[in-house]
Amino acid sequence: MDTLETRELRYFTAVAEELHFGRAAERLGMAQPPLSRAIQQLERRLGVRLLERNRRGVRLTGAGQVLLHEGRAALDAATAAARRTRRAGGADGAGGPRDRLVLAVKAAASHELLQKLLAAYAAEPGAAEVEVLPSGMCEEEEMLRDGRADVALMHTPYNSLAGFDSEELLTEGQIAILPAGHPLAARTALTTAEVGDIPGLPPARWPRKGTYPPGPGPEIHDQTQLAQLIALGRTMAVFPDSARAWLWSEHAAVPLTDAPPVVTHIAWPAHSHSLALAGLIRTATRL
Amino acid sequence: MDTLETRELRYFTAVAEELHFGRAAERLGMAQPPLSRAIQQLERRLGVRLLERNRRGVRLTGAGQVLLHEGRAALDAATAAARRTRRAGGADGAGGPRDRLVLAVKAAASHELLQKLLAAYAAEPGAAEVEVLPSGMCEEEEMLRDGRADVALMHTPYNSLAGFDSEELLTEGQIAILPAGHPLAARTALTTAEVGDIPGLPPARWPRKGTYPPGPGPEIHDQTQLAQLIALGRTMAVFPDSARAWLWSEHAAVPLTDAPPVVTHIAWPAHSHSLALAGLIRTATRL
DNA sequence: GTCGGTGATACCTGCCCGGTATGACAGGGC
DNA sequence: GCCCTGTCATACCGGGCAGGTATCACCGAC
Repeated sequence: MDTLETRELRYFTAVAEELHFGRAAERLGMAQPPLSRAIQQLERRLGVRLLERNRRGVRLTGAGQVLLHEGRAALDAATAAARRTRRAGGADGAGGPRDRLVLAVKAAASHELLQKLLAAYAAEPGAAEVEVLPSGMCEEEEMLRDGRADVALMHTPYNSLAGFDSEELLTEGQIAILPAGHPLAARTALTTAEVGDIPGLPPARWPRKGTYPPGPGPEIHDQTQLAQLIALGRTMAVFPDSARAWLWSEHAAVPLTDAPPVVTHIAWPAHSHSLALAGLIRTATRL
Repeated sequence: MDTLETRELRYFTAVAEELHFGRAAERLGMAQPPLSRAIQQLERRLGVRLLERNRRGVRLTGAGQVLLHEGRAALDAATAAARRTRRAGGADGAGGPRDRLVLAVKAAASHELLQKLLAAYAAEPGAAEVEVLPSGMCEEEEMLRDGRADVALMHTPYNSLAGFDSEELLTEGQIAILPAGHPLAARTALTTAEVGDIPGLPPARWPRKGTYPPGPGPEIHDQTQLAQLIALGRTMAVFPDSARAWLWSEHAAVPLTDAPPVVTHIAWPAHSHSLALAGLIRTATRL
């Protein structure tokens, strides 16, 4: 009566994202008519109009926008439940509920911190096995929400900590990474305004949620590619100070005086309370 | 394949909570055999043993404990999606997604603050309609999670803010509320140790999640009942300072010197971003 | 031993989910 | 004006699966 079926949420989010019954049905691997009917039934069940069917395509109503957001959260929670339960499969009730942890971390970030953390935690008595899951540029939050990860290293202001518990680990400044030969590479300091629009050296762009922000710079897929393009003098990028660890000799790092500091946090879903996770967090805050 | 159906979650949580297939089936309004089969299918689908069936009852495995927690969260999210969508029913996409807010607040707490907040917000241009939902002693968190409320007034350390966004509104000390005639009522200050075990005046107990903590004091259902029992000299209670607003003449309030301060927050689900909610929060922080 | 209470199995039925075929309707091109 | 295209809705049908009833297998209590 008052709880939605996962199937209904899957169907609705597909239609709401595609704004097109045919494409949504294809994405769901089914035919269009039953999908139309399912959405109608959902609207009748909720007593609310979710979609505005105009002659050309579909538009979300206010209620539809709400359901899209809330439904995504609910679907994430449901898949998280499945993933975390599967992962807990081996462990029987003896100790804590879970004895294996998946830690999501940006491939290019916090390498030293991560090494120290893993080493220190592994030395703890009764430490769980930690699987390090390299994540894309900013998908740690999604990974925690949908259960692909149990805990993550996040970096404000790039990541948002909303909805998670977290502990602060490290604060660092930011640097501009430039080709070593570039005139600005000789400077001892720069401002964000100065590096934001260097003629002939557009800042690199990387995807957020699958789409690239607009701009002239090249589209980056991974950190090696970025390093190469900077070395070739084709682009530049702004990173936390710890990125110096992976710079090449063809790179130059110049501190940005007015960039906001980057704070590394360890973050986890607010409702989780496994012993293994608590141990990892304790270790992290003691570093 | 990797996302659980709400039906499966409903069934499993029922069994996991009852630890008894028959009672769980009755609670679900169905017969026991299909429930048994559904759980078996769920276990097969996840490839994980969830329940340890002994002769004489059922026990949760580690994976089962994980699924109980994660599943409750997922079910809450699903019912929240339904509730909030229904509530957004009237409003069409024009302005913000929602133009009606449900505010959960303990019946006995923060009365002045609440009045000021409602008055100030109602004076705002374009203010949404705010429905005040009186909540039980500590169920604000659950109400936010399952969508009965959109925003809540919470009081640390009684409430936990884990998983929500929040803003601090007010900090206050705590007082012991005693019968006016009691010897200790004449004191100008007390400690938690002193009031914790007054002979003949056991502290009142109220339910957390439906069950009462153990102890000698009377079980309280609402605030009026508590006031009455204190006035009759049968019990005492500890409350934030603002509780003075509803004291009777038969009551005495004595400050507790070493009790942790109570901080009132306005809190909301981290992922929500309606215009109406943002306005209410802005108003609250400006009080 | 028998009996009571547990969860599992066997079998059947009806619903509902999904597929195919088709309709209604609005634009766009010529 | 016409038809053609693309869209979502409707009509109808078949099969899978959820759920009910009856029963079994097992164990503990007395």
